[in-house]
Amino acid sequence: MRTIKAAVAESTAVAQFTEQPVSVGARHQSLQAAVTRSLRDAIVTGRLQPGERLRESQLAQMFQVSRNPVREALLALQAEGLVATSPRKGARVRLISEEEVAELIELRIELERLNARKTAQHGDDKLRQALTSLVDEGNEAARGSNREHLRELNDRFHSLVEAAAHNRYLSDYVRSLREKTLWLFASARDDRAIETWNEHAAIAQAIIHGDAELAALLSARHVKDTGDWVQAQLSEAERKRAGSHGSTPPRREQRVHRRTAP
Amino acid sequence: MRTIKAAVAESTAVAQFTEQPVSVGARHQSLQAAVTRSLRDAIVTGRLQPGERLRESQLAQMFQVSRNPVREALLALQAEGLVATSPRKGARVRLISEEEVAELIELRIELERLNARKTAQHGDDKLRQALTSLVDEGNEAARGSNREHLRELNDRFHSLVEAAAHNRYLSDYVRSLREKTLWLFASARDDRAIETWNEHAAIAQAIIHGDAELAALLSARHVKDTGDWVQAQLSEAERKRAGSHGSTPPRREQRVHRRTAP
DNA sequence: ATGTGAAATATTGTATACCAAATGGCAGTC
DNA sequence: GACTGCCATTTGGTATACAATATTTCACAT
Repeated sequence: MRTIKAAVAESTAVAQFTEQPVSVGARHQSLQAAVTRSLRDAIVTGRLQPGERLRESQLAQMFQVSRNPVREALLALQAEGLVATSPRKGARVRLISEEEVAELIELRIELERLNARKTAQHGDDKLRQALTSLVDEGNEAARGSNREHLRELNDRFHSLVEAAAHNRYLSDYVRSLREKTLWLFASARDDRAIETWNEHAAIAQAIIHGDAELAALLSARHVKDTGDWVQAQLSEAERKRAGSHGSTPPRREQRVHRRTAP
Repeated sequence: MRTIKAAVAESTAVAQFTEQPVSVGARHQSLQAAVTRSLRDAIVTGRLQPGERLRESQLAQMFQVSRNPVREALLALQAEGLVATSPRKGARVRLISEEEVAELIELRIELERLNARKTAQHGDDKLRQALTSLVDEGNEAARGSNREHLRELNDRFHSLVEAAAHNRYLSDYVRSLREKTLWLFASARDDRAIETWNEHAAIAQAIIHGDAELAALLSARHVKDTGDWVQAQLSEAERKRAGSHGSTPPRREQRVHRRTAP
């Protein structure tokens, strides 16, 4: 594995020739930021399992940095809700209960509804044009069942729509919730790429036509369907885990310290 | 000023006698947390002005701790959106534009609307009872024009309603946005305590009666009115600042480094 | 075998010292 | 006044140390 430091150095060097003239300090990506990104990626893609312990010195060694950037990265991820820490016990990848997943999706439905409505209302020609070409490209990819490409287009659709609501708080929250939904899929998120695309295309059409209420309705329904699917997957995984006794490794190395209990 | 360390030690000692039997490590409040709280308080109450620079070593000396906890506190506050940092330039108290205030309030309207609706739908007897006694106490305080007490009751009202929606993401976001709105008031937030109380009491009544739509409507309107008032205050402050040339100290010591500009 | 408790070990939270890179001013020069 | 070179400050990061806790081990009793 290439070290974080090498990656930072390289990105800095590349930036030197591609970016606008900004101060060189601003170009430099801090190790903390690099570690944060690396860890976040490992968590949302499932390489780090929920409940897994995150030891500072172990991570420091893994990334070839000192403990400070790691501590700071863990703090940042805690603020994002991806890791949970308890005092003197350290950090773990956050464990989300099914109940919490339901709450997450419930709110995401409402925020995507708002976001779609606002986007359709505020939409300008530039957005409509971008969406139109995105839809064309996506339909093409859908005909070819090009899932990889579709996944990328799905992401681009979300980025476009999020930014177009012209409300940075709403955008931030929607993105944050969406990321957490993706996290729940972990690896298996290509499966629904085509269905997802079709729903996205319908929403895009509604936005292009300025039909705010339809865009809102379709968005909410889209998230609801996605959410139902995610919850079904989770339940199934849970059932499987419960079914095969013994062979399953413990998902979280949770051991209650006897002395602390009353 | 009492040191942070003394405060931490005391809170730990007090907790020893008031809390449930948990491990002693969990009782210990980290210096990082203490510094974070202290800084957050200084920012939202306006003791630290927007745009003000936050030097690590200066803060470390002020709180009598090393730079590490301070760095981590600044990072945490950055995640909360209270401070802004640029690489190699350090942290400043975040400066919120009027445009951003409008976006903040716009989203807060929608989330408070959602929250009130959900709370009215999910409300159980315990909540109704708590709200009823809160309303009685508040009306009493309002008759006596006890602003100090009313402010506390207003805060309690929000806490009650936020928690009752049974959606931790919604609760978190609503609380976060509300805190930022309070921040904009800074010191002068007792002024509207009585009007605020009356609006809260009406919302409480709607929740008690299970009238979700009325609760939602009143909540949205309440935030809208509060927001209009905040924005008016800000505009006025802006006008005043613009009017009195020379005498006003620079609100942000922002100096563009000539060499970085094209 | 199984549980218990004390000792051994590991980890976190914090401090300190130190360094390189970058920024922010300032004095001198054109 | 605008540029230039220089220097003090500040940040981001490393390394090391250490006390307070947590976790694991392991001998021992049941």
